[in-house]
Amino acid sequence: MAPELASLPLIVSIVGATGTGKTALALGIARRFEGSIISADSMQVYEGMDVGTAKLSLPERLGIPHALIDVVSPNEHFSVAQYQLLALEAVKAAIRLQRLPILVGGTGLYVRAVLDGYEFLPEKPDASLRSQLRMLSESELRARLRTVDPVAEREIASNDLRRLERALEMSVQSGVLPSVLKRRQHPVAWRVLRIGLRAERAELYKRLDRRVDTMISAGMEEEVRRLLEDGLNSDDTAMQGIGYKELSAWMRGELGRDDAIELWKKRTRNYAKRQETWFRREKDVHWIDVSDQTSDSVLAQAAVLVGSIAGGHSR
RNA sequence: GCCGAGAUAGCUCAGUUGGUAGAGCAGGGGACUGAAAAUCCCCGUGUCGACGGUUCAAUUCCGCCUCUCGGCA
Repeated sequence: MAPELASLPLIVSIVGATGTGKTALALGIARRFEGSIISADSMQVYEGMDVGTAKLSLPERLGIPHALIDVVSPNEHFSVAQYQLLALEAVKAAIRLQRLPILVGGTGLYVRAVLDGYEFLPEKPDASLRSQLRMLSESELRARLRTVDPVAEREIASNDLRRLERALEMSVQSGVLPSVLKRRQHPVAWRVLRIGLRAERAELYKRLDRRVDTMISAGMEEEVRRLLEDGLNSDDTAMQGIGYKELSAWMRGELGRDDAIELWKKRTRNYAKRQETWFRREKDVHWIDVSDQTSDSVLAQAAVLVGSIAGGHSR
């Protein structure tokens, strides 16, 4: 390793599907290497959503700084761009305190926004523009986008109205073409150690089913009920959380309790599969298979990786 | 025990007027730059319940058997 590279601060990134033990591993590494945890989870940012997002309790977090957890209330809007801003600050703060930044979470886009230095436009999303665009048919949206940015238009799959709308919004708001902006990245000034946790599919699905049952006994129903009482609507982003939308549908009488739980489990599995697809593509990931392994042995393996390049951080 | 109805993909079922079959769901693969736990794209061979018969050809028609679900006893 070149000396100038070795002198860059290290950041550890832990990725993997939900339920593979990322959180526990991050905590273990943080304890061992004086780390700070920066969550990369699109649902843990919401206050009051604890059980269903498998947040660590405050006593469990004791002694380890945690960032990007409980940063907005559930009825607020949140986005990758806001996430990136806050996460970058948190990473810098950790480095300033000479703590090892550990970026951990299952939201692939958030991880990539930080580690790959995505560039976002200064303009904020425009709700009224979006609702205007929503009136248009797909072919109208495509025709409009094609005139300004044919490259972007071609890259969007059929029926993907959300991406068509967003690309048009960008082209209206800014002089930068969406297809050009998409390729702009700022190199980050850190060495990145990427650790990925995975489990055999059947094993993972079994774990996830069990985890849902655990969440129910841990008070998920009361949590959802409280959020609804506090005025959370089904169109709030937070209500897209898996488990939350199914249980609130049950509470609204739209489906039976057992069906809601089954659906919650099913969507958890589907989500885990999408995460695997995303992270599988990530480069330079040191994968650890957690099937048939205790969290201690996973931690031991990961600690070897971190220790081998962390240098001054290990004790 | 008798009378119906059924037995086809992991599940629910459609279909073939006889030329070896297709949907939804499940599942698998992929994409992903301001909603991302979101959103979107692609992927369907299975002894057509068993055994016999008719036929050039049976999952389809006939017989018999097994099982399931109704109803009657």
